[in-house]
Amino acid sequence: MPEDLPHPALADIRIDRVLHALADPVRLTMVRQLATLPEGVACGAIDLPISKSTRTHHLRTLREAGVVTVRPSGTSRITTLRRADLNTLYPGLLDGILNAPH
Amino acid sequence: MPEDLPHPALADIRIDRVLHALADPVRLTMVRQLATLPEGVACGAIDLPISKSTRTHHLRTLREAGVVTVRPSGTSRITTLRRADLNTLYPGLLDGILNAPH
DNA sequence: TTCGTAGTTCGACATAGGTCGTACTACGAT
DNA sequence: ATCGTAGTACGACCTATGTCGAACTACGAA
Repeated sequence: MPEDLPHPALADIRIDRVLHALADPVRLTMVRQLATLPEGVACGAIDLPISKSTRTHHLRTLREAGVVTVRPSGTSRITTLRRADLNTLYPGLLDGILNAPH
Repeated sequence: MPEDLPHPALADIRIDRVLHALADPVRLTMVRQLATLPEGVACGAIDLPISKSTRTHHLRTLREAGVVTVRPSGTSRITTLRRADLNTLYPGLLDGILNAPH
């Protein structure tokens, strides 16, 4: 869609925010799905029983925390996990979470 | 103090709860301090500008999530990080958080 | 250009939860 | 037995935030 949305730079990512972003069950589910889709997905393609506006809300939280990247693509926005960045900042954290029993 | 407080068993610890417990700045600070004190500390000895009842509240949240153990000792209660348990369930997670810049 | 689709934004609502003070309980020391 | 200390329990308060629907915007297709 229109302009690119703001993302925090690596150095501006704060653990408080990341943990807060991951602490919500809906967002955690989103992150798990994203982890299986290295190419990213459109918001609407994420499988969750929530409204469009709630999706936007959660994706914004993830993006502003530095957990995901969102890039425009046609009429969609493709969301991707910032795997490499998170692994750089907090080695072990992401895998620790993704490997957790759910 | 009186009876032992309830702690979740290893198998009952849920990542949702753990992340939620760690997502609060006050609790994250507590956890960081606990990480430097393998023998544990009394609640009151934790260095934070919050009231007694707020301490109790946060320690309860951490305990119920499975992040810490609380055991009576005289008139105090000694709180300890459940390092081993967390490392077993979510290898890498705790270290990823503790090593994060703060 | 007209329409449909994908997402965002806004405002409203409800609930969760962080904070505190006060009252209470349990234990140890005197 | 009495007192002080450590911590819990309760209730009140207030903010944060998850949720939605409706209106709006941007892009592509026909």
